[in-house]
Amino acid sequence: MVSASPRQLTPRKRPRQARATVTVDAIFEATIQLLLVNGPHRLTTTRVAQRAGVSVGTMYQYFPHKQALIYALNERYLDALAGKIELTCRSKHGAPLDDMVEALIETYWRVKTERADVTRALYRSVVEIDNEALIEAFAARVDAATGAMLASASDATFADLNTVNLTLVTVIFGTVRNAFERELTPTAADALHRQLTLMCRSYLRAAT
Amino acid sequence: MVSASPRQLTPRKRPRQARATVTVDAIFEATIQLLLVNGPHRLTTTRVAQRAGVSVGTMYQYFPHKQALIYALNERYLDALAGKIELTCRSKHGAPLDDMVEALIETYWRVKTERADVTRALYRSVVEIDNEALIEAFAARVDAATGAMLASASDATFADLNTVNLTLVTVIFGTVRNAFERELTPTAADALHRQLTLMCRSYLRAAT
DNA sequence: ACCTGAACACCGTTCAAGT
DNA sequence: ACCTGAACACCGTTCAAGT
Repeated sequence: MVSASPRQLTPRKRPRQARATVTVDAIFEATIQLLLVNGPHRLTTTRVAQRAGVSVGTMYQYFPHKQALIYALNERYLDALAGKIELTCRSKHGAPLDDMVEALIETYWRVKTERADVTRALYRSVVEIDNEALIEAFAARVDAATGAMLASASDATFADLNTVNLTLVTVIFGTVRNAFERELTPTAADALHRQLTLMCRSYLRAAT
Repeated sequence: MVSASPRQLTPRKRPRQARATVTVDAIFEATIQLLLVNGPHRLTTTRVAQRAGVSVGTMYQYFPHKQALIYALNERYLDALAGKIELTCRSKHGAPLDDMVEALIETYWRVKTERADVTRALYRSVVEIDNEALIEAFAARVDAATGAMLASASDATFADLNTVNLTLVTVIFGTVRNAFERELTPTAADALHRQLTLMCRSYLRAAT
């Protein structure tokens, strides 16, 4: 079995003194800034340290390697996001289903959108290549194929085919991708597959 | 406005002679092998060239830089995938909606699953850090929060809460992520948001 | 038209020395 | 307890020389 060498991804040590906390915060801030301005490809440890106003050696006291820095940055962000989702869920305790769904999607979407540049920078911080053009080309081909298919349906016509088509494709591809990232068991993946089909069907019935 | 420096991502030149085609294929094959065995982090140009049986210089005749190699590899894969989706769409021309949805999901899912190791290796080929643990921890928190919320619904009970919960979370998060990757216009994003809500609602009604 | 591989610049990481 | 920065190993990329 193949596995990446187990690397320590958590911080080497936690800041104990006030100035150390300042240092770590400065490093995080510098990293975010550099990601926003230069992109992940030009993010170097030297540049991060320089912008944070410390030496590289100091950085390596808190993060055993560059990956751990990016990891910690994403961890911070996801922590905050999870907290907000938990809050929303509690606030809708005992509410009707429709309210829950709306609130859940709304919260997630809002957090991602209110600082869309940071969201995108973090998505890309874990990415080596700029695959935007690739995705665009792929999406165009698929949209055309599925759009033509849907338009030809024997048992339905759509008021807004393009929107329905975009939704369907985005939901399916996004779901599958996420399913892969979570490394579900075959049983769970199978169940998800069936539910996804059920969901898309009931959606199309509602959108006709 | 910030933008990554525009780098040439397409191959420097196309192979014209037979031995050149062999070279390029060997490079692709070596890259896939190394990704599967060592992971993206230990994928170096020297190693790729060595395993492909050519010199680094040769590799750089066809790929202007390492990113272009990974890019081309993903492009190849997506080309094949798009082709299969197109085929499926044509085969369901004029069919009922339910058949279309089933075939579309089935095709996509099957292609991704039949060589799951390659799928995952390619997903990770574009990724710098091993964020599996991060995703797992985040997913666990969110699952717990949304699960408790759903269980408390005033107007519904679920036969299989866990499956419904997993489906809902995976669909929402995957869709949003995909929406971000596609860089939709605000209008399109807004429409998608509403459609996603509609979809999740009609799903929950069907799954109650 | 295609291939080679030593050479170069730069980046991640360390560690002996400092406050 | 925290910080420094020169030094080292290694990787991406080039280019003069070859078939």
